[in-house]
Amino acid sequence: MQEKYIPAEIERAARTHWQATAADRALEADDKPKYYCLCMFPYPSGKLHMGHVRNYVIGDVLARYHRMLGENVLQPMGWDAFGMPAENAALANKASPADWTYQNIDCMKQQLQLLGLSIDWRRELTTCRPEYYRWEQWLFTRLFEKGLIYKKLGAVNWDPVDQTVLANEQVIDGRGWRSGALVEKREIPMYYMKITAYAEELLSSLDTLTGWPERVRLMQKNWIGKSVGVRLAFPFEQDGETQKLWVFTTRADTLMGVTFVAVAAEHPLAARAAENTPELAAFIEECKKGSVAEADLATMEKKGMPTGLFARHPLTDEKIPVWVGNYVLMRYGEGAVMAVPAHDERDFAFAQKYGLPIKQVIGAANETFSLDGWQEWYGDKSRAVCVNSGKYDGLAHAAAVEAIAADLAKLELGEREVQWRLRDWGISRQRYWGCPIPIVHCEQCGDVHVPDNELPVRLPENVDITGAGSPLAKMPEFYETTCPKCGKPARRETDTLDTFVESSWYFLRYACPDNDEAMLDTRVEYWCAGGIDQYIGGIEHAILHLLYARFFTRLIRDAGLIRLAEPFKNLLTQGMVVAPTFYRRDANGKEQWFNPAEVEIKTDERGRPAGATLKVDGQPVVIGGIEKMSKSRNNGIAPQTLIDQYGADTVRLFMMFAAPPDQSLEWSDVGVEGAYRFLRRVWKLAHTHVRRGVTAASSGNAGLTESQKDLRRKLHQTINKTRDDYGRRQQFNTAIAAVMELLNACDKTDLSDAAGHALAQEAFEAVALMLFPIVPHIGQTLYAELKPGADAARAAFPQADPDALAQDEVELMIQVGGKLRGSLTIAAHADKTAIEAAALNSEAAQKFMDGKPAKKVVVVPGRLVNIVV
RNA sequence: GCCGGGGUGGCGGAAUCGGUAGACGCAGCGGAUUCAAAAUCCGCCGCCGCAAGGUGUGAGGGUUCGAGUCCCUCUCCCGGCACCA
Repeated sequence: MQEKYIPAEIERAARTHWQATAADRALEADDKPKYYCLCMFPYPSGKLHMGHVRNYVIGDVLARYHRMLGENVLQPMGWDAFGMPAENAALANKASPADWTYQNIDCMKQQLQLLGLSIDWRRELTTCRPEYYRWEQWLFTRLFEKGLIYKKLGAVNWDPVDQTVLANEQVIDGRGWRSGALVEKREIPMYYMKITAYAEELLSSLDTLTGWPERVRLMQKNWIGKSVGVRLAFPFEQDGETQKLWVFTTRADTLMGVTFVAVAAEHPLAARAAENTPELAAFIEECKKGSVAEADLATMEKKGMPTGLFARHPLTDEKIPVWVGNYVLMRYGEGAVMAVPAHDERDFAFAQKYGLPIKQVIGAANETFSLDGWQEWYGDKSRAVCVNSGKYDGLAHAAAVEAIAADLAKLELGEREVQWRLRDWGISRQRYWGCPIPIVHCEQCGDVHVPDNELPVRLPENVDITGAGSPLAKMPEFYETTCPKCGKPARRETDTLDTFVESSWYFLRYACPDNDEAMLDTRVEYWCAGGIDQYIGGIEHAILHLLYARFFTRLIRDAGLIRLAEPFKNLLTQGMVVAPTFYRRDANGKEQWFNPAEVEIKTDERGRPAGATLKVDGQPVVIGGIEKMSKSRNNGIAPQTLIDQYGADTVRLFMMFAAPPDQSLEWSDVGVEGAYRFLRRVWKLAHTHVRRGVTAASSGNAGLTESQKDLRRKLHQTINKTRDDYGRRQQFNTAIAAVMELLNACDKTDLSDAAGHALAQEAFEAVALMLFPIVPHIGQTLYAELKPGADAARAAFPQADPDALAQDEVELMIQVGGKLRGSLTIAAHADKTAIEAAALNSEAAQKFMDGKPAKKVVVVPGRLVNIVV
């Protein structure tokens, strides 16, 4: 065995060994339980970043651990290869999106392989390849036939200068990112997927996802947003006829407090009222400015204008003014809301601003309403009964809703209704680098889907990207075609699919990426039975991607291809990788950002940071916040540099040690140094042992001294701890800390006799295997040195020996009045009475009880005794 | 704005079911080794205090024998908001 730890050498050798023994290959086999471990596939953006490394190392730790439990593990990898950055790169560098993407994939694949991930690369898939997207198009045609895909108008961000549709990301402060022009909302025809048809199922089966973080389930639940309420109508006269203005409300109990109705700017009633009112028409026009993003709509100033129209209250016949409000969303509910300023914060602000009346209808009989205290009334169910509401007075929320709904139903002015916040998924994109939509527009036959034998509709790869308009719409060789039904000249659809579509089913295709006859086959049933065993990815995907994937799995189930409904049995949402930022402000007040690698941090005599300077000029820089690693803040650290310097194991160890997987991880250069130091220490200790001579590991406590027994207990406690941390808790930082503690204990125990030597052998073998999932290269190498001929990649995870764990005495803490005052060592089997007596007799108790009698003694077995005086 | 999450030493974090706050590591300080340095090894290390002790988990309040953990109010930070992926 080499005396020195040389990562580059042992990592190369370990990778060669795994390749030669096909250690990562996943074959369908029934002799052991399967474990499908999946990480969210990357977008091939160029180089691997720290977020990728973190994601894939977490996945690899779990994959390797489960292999050591004797499971049949599949860990695949692929490329989410369609998307906007390829088009942006094409604009900037004149490279084709396809070339750019494929080059990035080559580069990132090479980097991934250096990390020592146990991936079955034979299953690699790339979504921009026709072999992949042809099946997406095939499924599209099935869904189109079923009516689960349909066409309607949808709002997009329109850049009037570049004459192009912008993504929300490309709208900055209401302006186009390239042109700087004020962005407008524009309605264009688009294809939609009927995800709302599955709303009920997507909501109710969230309860079955017990392997998901509670917060993700809650976010999905709120996103789907089922609300039970009442759809009710305010009648109004138009052209001599009685029309109905419908609204949806979950607070029908406040109906008697309505003082106005507000409609969206796009509401037909607003358009009609604007015909003779230029100011209103101008206001509606103004509402069209700005982006379509929900966050922008919700944070803008609430504005409104009266339409001059009046409707009648459905129960009192009172005249109710109709307003246009920029905060009313056309796409939710009826595009109109009833306003109850006394009991809704937003209505209240609006009423105050425009001097509209406020009428309290919820409260308690003996309390009076004041404008200052309205928040107290709103939502306080304990006091909330109807007041000032005629026959409904005294009714509580649910009863009032019931009574009012019943009365409205008799008048045919209302009915109970369920509303969803979830809306259908618009999948059309006016972009080039995406999966072509397999539809042909025929003047005679309408929208006709492309037949199976003409699939895939290939995306041309040599294309001219200009940044204005859709490139495919400028390529007659692409869009000129004939109708599959009547054979007459027709025009091919030039929009492409939302890239979320590719990532909604790729996890199924890993089971059979080589099948060119069918989208999926029986191998999916094997690998996905009961769901993918572990899915790992960023928390930022908690809603959209995961919801779409759940939706698609059901679509594919209902197409008869699989039986699965929920794709991901267990979900681990990983935190972000963040790093400090450093900048200087130039004369124009613009920040110039410096990479942490270029900056030197000064500390005071106690190690507190006290300023930073730029290495090249020694002049100070401003220390900014700790933010997600990004190009814009120049605070990214390239993983490759660190792998070159320290080896993959050090990078893996640091990433797993610095924070638990679901928390954000702060990058630290000196922390990496510490991880490297630990691996060197492990290597050195093992080397010293191996030089003394490998031997048979001890298998019991026979012949051990007391301190050696303590060490052996610690060893077996550590085995239990690491099993729990890898398996149940998925918290790897504490597993590493436990092994560090064990090594510290080994160092402090006299192992010079023969029994000690055997115990050292037992401990080092276990340490190599316990660390193997996290640092596989060094784990592989050390295990083979300790046990010549042994292969850690095929070894079982150590198991604790119950005899080693047994303990005669335990230490209990003594508290007096809840304050820690001392401790007590007592036989492990001592009962409560004995513990109580021993505690009362202890020096600590005597001293702090001050001669007063004990009022109460609380004994927590194995933990503490609290004496209350 | 709405939905979700978080705030613990100089720093990353630990405390798993309400029971020893600060495991483990980093930084720092002191020492050994060395011609010297690097590396390594040993010791100290929340804050106040000479000590006894007091105090301490974003702020304020509450429940409890006992609260970082549960409840209420507030505050700051982060993620998502349907065309970034």
